Amino acid sequence: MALPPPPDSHLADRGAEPAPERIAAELIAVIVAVTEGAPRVLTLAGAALPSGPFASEHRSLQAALRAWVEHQTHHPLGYVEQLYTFADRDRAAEAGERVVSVSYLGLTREARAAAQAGVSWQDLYRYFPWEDRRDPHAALAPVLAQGLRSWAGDAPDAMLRWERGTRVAIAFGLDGRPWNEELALQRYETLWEAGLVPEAGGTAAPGEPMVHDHRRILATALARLRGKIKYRPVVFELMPPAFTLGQLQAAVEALAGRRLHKQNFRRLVEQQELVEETGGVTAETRGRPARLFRFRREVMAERAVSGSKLPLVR
Amino acid sequence: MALPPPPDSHLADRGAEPAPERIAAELIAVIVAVTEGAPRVLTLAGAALPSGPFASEHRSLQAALRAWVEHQTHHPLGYVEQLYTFADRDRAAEAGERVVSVSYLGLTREARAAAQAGVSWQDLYRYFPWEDRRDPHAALAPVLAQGLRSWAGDAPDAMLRWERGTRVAIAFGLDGRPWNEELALQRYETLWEAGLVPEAGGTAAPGEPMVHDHRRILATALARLRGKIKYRPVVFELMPPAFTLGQLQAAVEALAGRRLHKQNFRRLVEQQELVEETGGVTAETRGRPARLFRFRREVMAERAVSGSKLPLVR
DNA sequence: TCAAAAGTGTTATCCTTACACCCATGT
DNA sequence: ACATGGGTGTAAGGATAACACTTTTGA
Repeated sequence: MALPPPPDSHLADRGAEPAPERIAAELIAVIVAVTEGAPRVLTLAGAALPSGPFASEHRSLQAALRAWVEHQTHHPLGYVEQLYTFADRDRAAEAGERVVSVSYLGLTREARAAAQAGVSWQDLYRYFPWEDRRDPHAALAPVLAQGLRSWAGDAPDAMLRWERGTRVAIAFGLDGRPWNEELALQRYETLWEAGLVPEAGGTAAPGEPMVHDHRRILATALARLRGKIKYRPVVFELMPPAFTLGQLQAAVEALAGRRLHKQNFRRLVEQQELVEETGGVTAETRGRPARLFRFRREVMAERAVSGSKLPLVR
Repeated sequence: MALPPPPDSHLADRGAEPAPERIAAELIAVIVAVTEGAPRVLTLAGAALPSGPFASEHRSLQAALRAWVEHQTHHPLGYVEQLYTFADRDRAAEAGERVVSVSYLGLTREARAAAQAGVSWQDLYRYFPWEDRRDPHAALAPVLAQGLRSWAGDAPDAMLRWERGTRVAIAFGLDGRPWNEELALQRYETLWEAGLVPEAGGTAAPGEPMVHDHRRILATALARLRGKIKYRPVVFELMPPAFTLGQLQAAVEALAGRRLHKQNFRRLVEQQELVEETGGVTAETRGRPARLFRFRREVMAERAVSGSKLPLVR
């Protein structure tokens, strides 16, 4: 076992290259909550994601983000996960300035406490109406399907038409294919490429646009969260200390954008021993009062793997 | 559907903050190949991962990485995935200079063609001997288990002892728990915290160290790759155009660090229609000649989800 | 009394795991 | 002949998806 070589040995390949140029670093946060069955996201005036420069007095990127968000929202940030880092040239809007942007996903609960001016929670599906399939009567997809199909059909050659056609079918669950809620990012990117979203000059797609590529980052966060929720107990970061199984299911449904099968959802939660009874019951709204549960923090370590697939209805 | 506000509206919250300071951006690449059943990684003198400054003439981070690696290795980079971005203060070794490092995982095939001086392929398990469990007689874990258990037992209070104990048990598959190959990063981090790796001043853990935190980045890559291989057909990026099912299984085993069940592995590959016969057979080494297969590129689009769990032996 | 939500029991089906076995070739 | 790797059939077990039904409350 040899000792490591001197610290700068990894510079060996830099050869005749100039000294590294300096650029600006920025943090972009997607802060998600679920309030009364609605997925919510923290925005600036409803049109941008909170972002700020990375100041080097912070210990790490994540520490900087935590400090910044908790200052903004006066609420502790439960789960934090890095999403993606980009430095695309076409993002350099401000006078040719090159920026590296590091995006994060954070989960909290919506605080009623006063936030900074301009900071507001918004319904996430305001930006992606087609992603909410909880209401079977929504039937929003057909509208988009029209535009997408004509985009696929307008491709110059047969090969490209086939590629676009299958891509659209897979992403949007057409031609008898199942809807896959995890493909939120692919769907947004396809709509962009098809020129249907306002950011790309289109008008066909519904949904509020955002500044720069913020809606794309939001789609990345949604896709990531929908994937994660299946095999990691992250929903609990969004729940109050005590909750009913119905509320828990509603939260998962809000994020997944689809209905779940009640009994199977409950069995899943039970057999994985994710929750335990508090002993209390709800001050119910309608119907029979429900028992209250709390999350068993002990399982956090255990549930590193384990698959908690979504028991979808129908 | 409102038009987006002017591009700088997201700066609203910056208020009295100073102009963003400039920092250096760096790319770090983990380039993986599998050669004759051995997982390989591209290094500089066996002790560092290839890295270089991010020059802003590139279109994007990924474009910069691709160009740089292909120049180094004279081999196209098949699959590329961003791993993680960090800017930890304690990494700023060089004179207080703050650096943002963006790490990438790339998959290729090992080229015999001459690479740059100092660039060499190394067996990945040289850095993590405990991660290779293909040989059941290896029995390397017990050595580490000793050090880990005493670390857990040395904790000041009972609570911390319990936490460390379960953490060690889960990560290293002790106390009757199953080994989980995806926990490669947790294992390295635990060994670090326990002070068993040379980077943390220890001597108990085997395996070659690397400069800075490069071994940690390598562990991140290994964990990510082991997870991905189960539900995305990325192994094929590491295979030659034609291969036998035995070679394919050997490649997966090399990355997973464990043996797979032959029949079940084959059934899985077949029923997912991942491959098709080329018609040829191998110039075999020993035993019956095997049929050659090629990857069906068509499934790339389809296999966005689909679970191809590893059919583990025993 | 009825709507609405909570909560329970049971069955069919598929996927995973595992066992046991035969085939073709070089040494 | 036998060691070595290629290749196949089939049964047991567990998780998942789906069915139908009872209970408890407020309006």
